[in-house]
Amino acid sequence: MARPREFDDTAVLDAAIDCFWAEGFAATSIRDLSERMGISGPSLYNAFGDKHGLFIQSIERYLDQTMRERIRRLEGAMAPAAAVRAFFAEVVKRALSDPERRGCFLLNVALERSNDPALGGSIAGYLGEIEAFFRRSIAAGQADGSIASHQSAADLARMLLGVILGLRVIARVNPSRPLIEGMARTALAALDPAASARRRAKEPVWVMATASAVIGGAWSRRAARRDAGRITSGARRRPSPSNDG
Amino acid sequence: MARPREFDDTAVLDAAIDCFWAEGFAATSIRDLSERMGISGPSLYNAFGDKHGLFIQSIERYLDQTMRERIRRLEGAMAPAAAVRAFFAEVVKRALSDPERRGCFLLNVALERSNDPALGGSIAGYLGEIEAFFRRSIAAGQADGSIASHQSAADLARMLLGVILGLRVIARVNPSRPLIEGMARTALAALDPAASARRRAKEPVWVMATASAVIGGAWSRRAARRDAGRITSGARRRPSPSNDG
DNA sequence: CGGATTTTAGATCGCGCAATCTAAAATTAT
DNA sequence: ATAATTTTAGATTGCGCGATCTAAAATCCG
Repeated sequence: MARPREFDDTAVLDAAIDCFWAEGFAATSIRDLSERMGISGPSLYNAFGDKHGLFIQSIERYLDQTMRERIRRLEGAMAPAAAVRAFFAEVVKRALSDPERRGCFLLNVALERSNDPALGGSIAGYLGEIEAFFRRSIAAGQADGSIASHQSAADLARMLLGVILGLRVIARVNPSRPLIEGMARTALAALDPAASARRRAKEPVWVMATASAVIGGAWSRRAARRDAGRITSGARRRPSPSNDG
Repeated sequence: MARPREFDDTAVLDAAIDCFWAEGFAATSIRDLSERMGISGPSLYNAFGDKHGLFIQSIERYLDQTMRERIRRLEGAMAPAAAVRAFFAEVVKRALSDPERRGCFLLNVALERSNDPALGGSIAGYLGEIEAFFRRSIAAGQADGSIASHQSAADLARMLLGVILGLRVIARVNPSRPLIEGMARTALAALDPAASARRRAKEPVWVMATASAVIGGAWSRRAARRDAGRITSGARRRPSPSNDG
């Protein structure tokens, strides 16, 4: 060793994550990174190789600090069904409190860099970690009766993975609470063990507290008739989309 | 009028869609567009204003030719429940036959350009058109009994919108047939009116033919025990994601 | 101290980009 | 014909980019 670093590696990595998260890989310039990270261009190259190397290391850090951290924390402390619902509740909360519309970093990376040879198939693996968490938890919940067994744990996990990702996509362009919460609530209803998916009162209180944001109220018969009326009258008109608020 | 155009506007627009679809807006250069469209740079600027104007017109054409066309075609010719299932079947088929991994153009645009002032909130509106198609169809299906009424048409539509989008995200990085079909099948199971979601034999034959790709086989009790075993043994180990093939 | 090694930062390089200039070619209207 | 108008394309412009060069500053080892 000779002259020591004047910056903390993980601190500047967090700054790089901020840049890549907000702007994407291509739209983030070395000058952007240099300014936000508080180090000069050559220091950046000396420490991380090049822009792409910095990007890869940013992704790795994000995964460990955010996605895997969440899975570890919830899976280690909660019953299986509660862990899955809490995971959804956290993602819904994040999606609805994102004024800068940055979305999910992993999702942004997945779409912008799906053909990045350095990422290869590893993005699929990262999403697979979420799916695997769902599958483990659902299988355990089915074993103890807290999750319905009408469908396989594998299929339920696949469906929940789809909803989680779709949820973050939509929240990026339309962060409407009824839309996002309705989406999550309806997907999670597939886990309900009771034949009637509408009564969930027998669950532990702390589940309600943690996941209450995504559970919401019961659907009424009045609403059913209103929805049906929308189409039976004025059949097949030009779509006038509802943006859910 | 004086000298006439030497090219067909819609034909070159289709070529532009190809470019933007494959590479995104930022990564597509005027030279790329000029070459693929078969016209020179100044002709492009003369006809479409600038790169961004061409992009906007490409999106409009894509929506009319692809997304809205599909909704019109299915909603006009099928029973409500069948239209929704056929919509999923078509999207699944597209997602699984995409060797270049281009994904869904609208979805790519939504994520890359979510803050584009010219697109404004209109992307939310485009996704809302899909949601509205789902909602209309589901409400009609609930009215005639072909779709379950346990959850509101609005919520079911929201959930299906999430799955459709999540499906295309995952297919982009992991186009695995079991994964994508399992995801779609499980989401669509929420529409099943019967208490037992596993028997669907009473549906019209043509529904099975159109949507068979996403329906698949019934889940077995053997698989249930296998899935449960995965977690009850070796509890809480480091995620070893399954990429579903 | 003094030689070796690493980090730092200003300046700079070549490149590809979106967009435009200039002017020739093709058409309609008179 | 000829004037007016639009489309066409080669050449070019200014800019921001990723990356590097040069050399000074800071530390460790003997």
